[in-house]
Amino acid sequence: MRKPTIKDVAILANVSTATVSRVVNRQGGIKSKTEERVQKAIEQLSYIPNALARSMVRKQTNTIGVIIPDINNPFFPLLVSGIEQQARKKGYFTILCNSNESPEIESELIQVLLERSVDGLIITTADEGGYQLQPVIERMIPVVAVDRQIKNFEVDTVLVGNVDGAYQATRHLILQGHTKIAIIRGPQKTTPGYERFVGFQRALAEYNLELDERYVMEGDFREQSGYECTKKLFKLNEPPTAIFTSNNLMTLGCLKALTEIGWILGEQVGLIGFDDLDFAEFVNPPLTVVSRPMRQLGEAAFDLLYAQMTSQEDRPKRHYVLSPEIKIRQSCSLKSPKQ
Amino acid sequence: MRKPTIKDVAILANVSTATVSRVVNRQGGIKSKTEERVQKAIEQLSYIPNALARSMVRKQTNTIGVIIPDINNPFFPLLVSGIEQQARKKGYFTILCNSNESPEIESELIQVLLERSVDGLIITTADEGGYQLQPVIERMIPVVAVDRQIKNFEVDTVLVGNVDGAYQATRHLILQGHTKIAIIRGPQKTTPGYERFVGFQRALAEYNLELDERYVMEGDFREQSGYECTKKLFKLNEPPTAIFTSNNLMTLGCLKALTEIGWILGEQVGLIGFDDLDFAEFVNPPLTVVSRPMRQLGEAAFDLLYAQMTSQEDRPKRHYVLSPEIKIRQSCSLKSPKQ
DNA sequence: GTGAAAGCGCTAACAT
DNA sequence: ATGTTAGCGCTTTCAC
Repeated sequence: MRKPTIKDVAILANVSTATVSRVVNRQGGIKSKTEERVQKAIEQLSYIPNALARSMVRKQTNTIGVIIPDINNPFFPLLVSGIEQQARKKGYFTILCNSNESPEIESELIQVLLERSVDGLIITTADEGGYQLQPVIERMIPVVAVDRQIKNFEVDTVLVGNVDGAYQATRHLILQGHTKIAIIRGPQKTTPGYERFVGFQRALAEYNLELDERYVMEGDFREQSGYECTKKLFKLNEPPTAIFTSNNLMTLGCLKALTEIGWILGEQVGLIGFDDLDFAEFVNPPLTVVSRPMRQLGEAAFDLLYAQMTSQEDRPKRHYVLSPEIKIRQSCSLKSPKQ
Repeated sequence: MRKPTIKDVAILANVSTATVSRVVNRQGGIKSKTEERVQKAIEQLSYIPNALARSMVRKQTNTIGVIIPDINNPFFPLLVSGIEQQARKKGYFTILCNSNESPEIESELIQVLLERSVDGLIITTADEGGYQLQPVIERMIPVVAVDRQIKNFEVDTVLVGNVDGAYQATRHLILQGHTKIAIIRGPQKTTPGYERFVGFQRALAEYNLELDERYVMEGDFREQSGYECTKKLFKLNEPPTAIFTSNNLMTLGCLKALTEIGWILGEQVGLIGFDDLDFAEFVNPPLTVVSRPMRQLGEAAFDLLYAQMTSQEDRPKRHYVLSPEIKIRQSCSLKSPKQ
């Protein structure tokens, strides 16, 4: 019960293996009578070509590797869908790997993908330093960094504007009449944490609002920290009338805190979050958020990768920055706003 | 700038390729002096073994394929994490594929995975008939079906008890004092839709409650249907005091409807949903749900697969059914329940 | 302990 | 239009 090989097909169809190969790969130049015979043999044996063998001689696998840091964060699946769909169109197969935010696992995965000879790699790294990409770069395997930058190598990159998004969010709050605006920012040593804070400050500056230190809270991008920062904000003598949370988990934590302490969303306090939440519409009142086009991010990433994989010369590296979009729902304007 | 091969290493270390192979594969029986030389050559060239070539000879890839129907449904990533983690422990690499609930894509994916010679397949199928698995079965590639059964072939299967979960949910409602209990069930021709209804009926019967036809609504597992069914329930002359929704999306729809029509959760109506929601705790009052241990499901699936992959004989096929767990929060007891 | 060589299944010259 | 064959990079007997 050995798997049938091209040879078995050849013998059954009474042709050479080369002919079978030509039929399988639709290269044409085969008498239709012969082709028919071959096709029949293929069916009869339920022959499935061995991609490993093919890849060995062709020196390409038509496979790309995708490494994401957290498959349980709802953004990444969206990103992956975008990549996969685009890849499928061009006949590429996607191997998805999850590093779990662990640089060690990420390095291993890179090794394994390299061993498996992927034609290209799309990565949202767990370690922006990027030295783990050394072997990839060395072998001149096309890479594109998505959503997070690689610092020490020059690679194609596609990001969503953090500064821009935070700026828009904050401006929206300002335009709704808020002046006492708080931010729950992320760790300032991370790029997104830092950049989103920059956008926040920029908007305030532009509208001549002063940055009130009391209104600047720093979380760690996790739910619990959003929860705690919100409570602290509430305890202030003069609490803010609006909060900008720097990521989805902290928004969630903030929401929990609001509910718990009875700080009424949309009446006593406005809220805008960075990154959408699947239940944002369901919150009462529906939550306004900065939404990142993850799917398009994925599409763009693959397109970039594809360009690299198919061009011979060394293309100059590109950096794309997509614009986030603000989804205005109802959590920012207060029913009875303090002016 | 060709990729270095085992031959390059052999030449540089002044040994045969066989020796290099032995070193790479840690087979021992090499003089440590020699081994050192080889290791140095490997580093110097940054040699990475070619898994394709190895797999060709060994006739195994140490790779398993995983096909899930919807990467954007939060359950599946959890399932995948379970599989991956377990696989990693045993030295297997996971290729994750997303069929998008399309039987056609699923068939293609199976073909592609077969071409790539995966050692085993774990699948949550988009087509319970299962004929698409024919080629897999034929080649005696180990398969395990997870979360959804395969009808026309006998394969290892691991599921979560639908009847059991629905039964527990309903019983919980009954024990909270509810007698007028509605169900928003799924399509009765789908296994989960049907089984969850069975569990519902069983609980009623056991507590001598009659099934009131007016309280049986049928949705299609999508949000909108949960929304609509809830509204219908509300319009009844004698609305139920509790609702059991048969899946997460319909729970979400139900929740939206409740909010919209002002049917107050936890006061006027109790709710228990099948499947957890990431924001269930955040709902006011927090939502009680039937939760499926997706992660364990994944672990069990891989264990089963592993057993098949490593045993020589044809093992009898197994069916595991894991128990769901009911996460009691606060949406089922009414503050002022009508008795 | 180490090497020589066959061969995994396929493709792509090169022949015919 | 089709066949012959070298060789992709590796592992694994079988020798020595």
